[in-house]
Amino acid sequence: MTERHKPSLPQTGNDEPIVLVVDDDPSVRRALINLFESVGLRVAAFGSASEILQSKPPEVPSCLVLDIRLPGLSGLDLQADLAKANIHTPIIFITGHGDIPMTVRAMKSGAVDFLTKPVRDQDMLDAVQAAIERDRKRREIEKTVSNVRSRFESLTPRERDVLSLVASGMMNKHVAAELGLAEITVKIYRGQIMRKMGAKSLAELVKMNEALGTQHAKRDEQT
Amino acid sequence: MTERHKPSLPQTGNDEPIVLVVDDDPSVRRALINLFESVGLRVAAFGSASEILQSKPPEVPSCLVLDIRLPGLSGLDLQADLAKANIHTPIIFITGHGDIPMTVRAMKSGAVDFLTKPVRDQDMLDAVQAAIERDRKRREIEKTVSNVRSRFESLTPRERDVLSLVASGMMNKHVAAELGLAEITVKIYRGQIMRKMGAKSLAELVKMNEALGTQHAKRDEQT
DNA sequence: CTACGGGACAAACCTAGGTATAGCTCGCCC
DNA sequence: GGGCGAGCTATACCTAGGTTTGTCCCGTAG
Repeated sequence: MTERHKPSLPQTGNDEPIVLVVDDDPSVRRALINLFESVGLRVAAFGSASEILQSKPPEVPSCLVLDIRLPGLSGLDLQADLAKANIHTPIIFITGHGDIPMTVRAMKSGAVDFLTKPVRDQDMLDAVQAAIERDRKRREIEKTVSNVRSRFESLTPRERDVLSLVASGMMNKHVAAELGLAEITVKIYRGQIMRKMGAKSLAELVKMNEALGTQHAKRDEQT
Repeated sequence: MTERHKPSLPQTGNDEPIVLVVDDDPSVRRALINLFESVGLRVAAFGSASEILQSKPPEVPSCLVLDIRLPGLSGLDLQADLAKANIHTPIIFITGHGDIPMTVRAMKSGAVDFLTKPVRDQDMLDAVQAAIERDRKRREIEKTVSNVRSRFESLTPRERDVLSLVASGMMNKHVAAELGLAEITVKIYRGQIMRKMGAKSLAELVKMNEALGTQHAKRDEQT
């Protein structure tokens, strides 16, 4: 299970997870790279927050291992910037001299873990595994939702009106009354909506519409 | 807005939020009680984990303010016990001598905040407000879901079979084929399901069924 | 034994959903 | 100015959904 099947060079085009390490201390970077590679994980290392912000976010399940204290932007600042940029790669912090308020802030902002130096290898590997798993799930959800969203965007304004009323359970005649239309018009829009959204039944359509609305409140459980 | 409209004795039967304080130091308890009462919050105070475990959980929005170090069960132990007992009252920890691993563990387990002594009054009040708000939302969701669940439990086994297939978008004739029934039988069960569940449309039924299935993965966002 | 609830089905009947074909106006882009 | 897409509607027709009434079998609780 922990066997290396290939030389595992970080080539593009596969979907092996990758760990992104940000630490200004080259010896720490080296140690983390060795640790992760020893269990067959791909790694990319950076010396500062700005370096990683310039690189494009990977499109495979990944996580960040961040030192709190970094030259320029701190780890916490980087976390905030990534959140603002709508990048949700899970973050594991490491610190030599952190305090509790810092920890709380990081965890409240969604960090997966906050480890103190000296970090035990197993703790780090456990945290990374949990983080990558979290990212995998997030990407899965994100993929299906963005699919639905792009279909939704192909709807005309009027079709969207009809969709929201139909998905709320109103009958065609009531939708028609609500929108000042003839019932037949609603039926036709409804058929177009089903086709454009790729829904094979009303139940599917309702679920898709829910997924669009639920976009705001989401987060996964811990442990 | 912060005005006291009544003498505010903790009578049962209203739905004013309440803060539950657990600290073994009477002077700290006193200070916290004063603080919370000064902004019109109801408070109940306890000296140990076992004391609060014996009292019945309040049925109004509430939160716990826990010292990490307690006689007997520690704050973290209490948190774990409450989780096991399926009691999800949000928790705010306070500590004089906490460390980072402790903080991480508490936050991972869902704590709202983790404050270090000396605690600034405003920080405590902010945390309590956030915690109570979280509990209020959780209770709201819990209320509607348990409503749906109790309706679901009034369904016969066969009706549940039909429900899950109907809610997945299958047509009556396909449901019938799947279950080895006549289409008319499915129609009749379907009508009974709609009545028992109190759904006025298929869309509502689908949403109810989703709510039942989503029971496991839930958590709300932070900040 | 009887009453009762769950499960299953049928005929008859009605309503809601959905498609095809066709036709209309309006604003916009080239 | 002609083509185009969005928006809107009508007629006709078909399928799916849903109720009512009535019937039957079975197991079990009283």
